[in-house]
Amino acid sequence: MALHAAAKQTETDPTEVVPDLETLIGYNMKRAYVAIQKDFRAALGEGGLSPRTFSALSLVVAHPDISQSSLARMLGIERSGLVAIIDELEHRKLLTRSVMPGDRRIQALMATPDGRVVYHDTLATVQAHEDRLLADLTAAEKETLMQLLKKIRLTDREST
Amino acid sequence: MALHAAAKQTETDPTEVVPDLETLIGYNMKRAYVAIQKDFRAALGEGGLSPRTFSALSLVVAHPDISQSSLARMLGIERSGLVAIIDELEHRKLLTRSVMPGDRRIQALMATPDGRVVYHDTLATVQAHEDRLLADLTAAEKETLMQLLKKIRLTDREST
DNA sequence: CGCATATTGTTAACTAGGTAAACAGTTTTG
DNA sequence: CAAAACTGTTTACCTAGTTAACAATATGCG
Repeated sequence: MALHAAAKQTETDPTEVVPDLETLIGYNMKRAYVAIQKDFRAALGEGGLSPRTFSALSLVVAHPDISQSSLARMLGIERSGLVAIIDELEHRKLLTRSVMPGDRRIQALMATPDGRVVYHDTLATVQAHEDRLLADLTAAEKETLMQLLKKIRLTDREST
Repeated sequence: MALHAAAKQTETDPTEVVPDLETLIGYNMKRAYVAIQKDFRAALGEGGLSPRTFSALSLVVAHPDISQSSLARMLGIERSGLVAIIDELEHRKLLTRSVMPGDRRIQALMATPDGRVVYHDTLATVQAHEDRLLADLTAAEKETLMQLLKKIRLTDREST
């Protein structure tokens, strides 16, 4: 625990010897996350999908006939919170709910052809904006960042 | 309709032919950010400071006699949103508001001795938990991650 | 000086994105 | 069959912000 070293007198000394926020991964992660999310919304404009709605659509495209409960688990949110998201996607005619034959509790989710098109277009748009936002990073740096982020995500033992 | 076969393919195929969420920095950033934030709250327990309250306290410790407006700008939030945060810190007796001589509009913020102690203790606690959460990363990887995150943050041209 | 304009802290109303609890319909299990 | 569990849903609530308005105060300028 050499980390908690110099706690110097900060009363009138503005020279910032104090260990501060900037040394925390969490703080820098939040700043970066906010910047990227802002970019995402700017990329999709006024009537565009929100990040969470896009994530949901993406998973429905990748997993046809998925149930809302499974989808909620994948997204890491409660299934009650997913209802509004699916309502929105259904209203935009990007997916359909249909009763699962064999288990009438389940509403199987399926992306419409429109939904698949919107998904691919949106993904391309977001990727283009991310590339612009991250223009200061080399391809190798982006790859490194991606792998480090995935490593952190894996250490989150709660999210099934 | 003709895509039935293709749809069925992705159903059980984990090889991910479809470009997906995982290729987006933003998605992986969010997952990592959520994991770290959860860890932060767990580290500080039930009655602990929230991330934003800790950030505010940190900046007040580093910048004695700062005004609420300047602090809000540093935090990247509206000054109206800062009022509740400062209220909480004042109630916990971790800082004081005092009228700035020379400009009676300004409430100069100053951390109390208690506030400085709580700040340093909290920082140490959070750092320890981050170290545990990020145990899979080497020191070099953590340093790299930090620098890449700061690079992204810098590209956020709006926050002034 | 006087007056328009700007700034500060604050409140109020609103939004986004969730959680937790309860519920009816529908399996599943003992 | 009865009890337990699961699914989608509604309802009430929470957190962390935003925007708009406001009074008090400060500043620029003719």
